[in-house]
Amino acid sequence: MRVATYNINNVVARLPQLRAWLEVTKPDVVCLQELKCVESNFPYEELAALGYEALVQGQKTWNGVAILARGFTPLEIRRQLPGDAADKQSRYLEAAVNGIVVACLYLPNGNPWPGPKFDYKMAWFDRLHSHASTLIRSGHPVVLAGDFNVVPTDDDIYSPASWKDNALLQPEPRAAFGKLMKQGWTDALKPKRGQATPYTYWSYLRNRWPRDAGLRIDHLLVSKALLPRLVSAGVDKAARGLEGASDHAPAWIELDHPA
DNA sequence: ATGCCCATTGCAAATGGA
Repeated sequence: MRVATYNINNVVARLPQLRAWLEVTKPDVVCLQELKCVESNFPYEELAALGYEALVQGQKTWNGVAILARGFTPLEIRRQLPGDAADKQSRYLEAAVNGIVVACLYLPNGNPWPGPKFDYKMAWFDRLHSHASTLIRSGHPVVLAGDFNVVPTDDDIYSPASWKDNALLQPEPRAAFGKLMKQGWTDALKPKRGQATPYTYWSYLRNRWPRDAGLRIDHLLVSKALLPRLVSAGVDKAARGLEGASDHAPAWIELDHPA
């Protein structure tokens, strides 16, 4: 079973690229971020034609997340990250799919740093930490998948110096990511010793895709209960090279059947 | 210090994301 995460950066404008990727790689579960559309504009029918059922938490113009499943119906668990009823941004969606808890998240970018948007990012991170703790302690097989908007270490970016004042590299979000990892999650895409970093995002600016000037900010965090089933992980770089592509590439994990 | 890209808004060039 393949679980993927893809910041599609406007699901309506980029439906052709999404469709092309789904047809080639055929993931079983897909977490989408940055839909940038309300639920009534979501392309349910076009994705159903490819065999996918969708659970959608939309929002006009910004944010928006969805969970797609092929051959399974995603069973809704929650549509908001707990901890702040006043937060109306669509950045979290959680569902059970084929016995796995799938959490699709779009952590706030936090730029410009410092400022109120950065403060919102850190507050959101706190809420994620609390809820993720509940999830991992439940003992259920869980994957936290999405755009975390955090470059975990200097090895996860082509040039840390070029982004030193960016919210994605600040010590605070890096520490928050590290604190989250200490709950016992496994960063499935973290490169092993000597392996190249699998970037997942290349800004549209400054010719960064052709130069492979990338960042690793989309993550799949696997719970202890799910870890024995983790077979492999990777990034579908080809999707980033398509005409009119999102600035992110899809990342995925392959899971074995339960023992 | 700024623009570089991209889609949207609203129908031109400004806005704002990241």
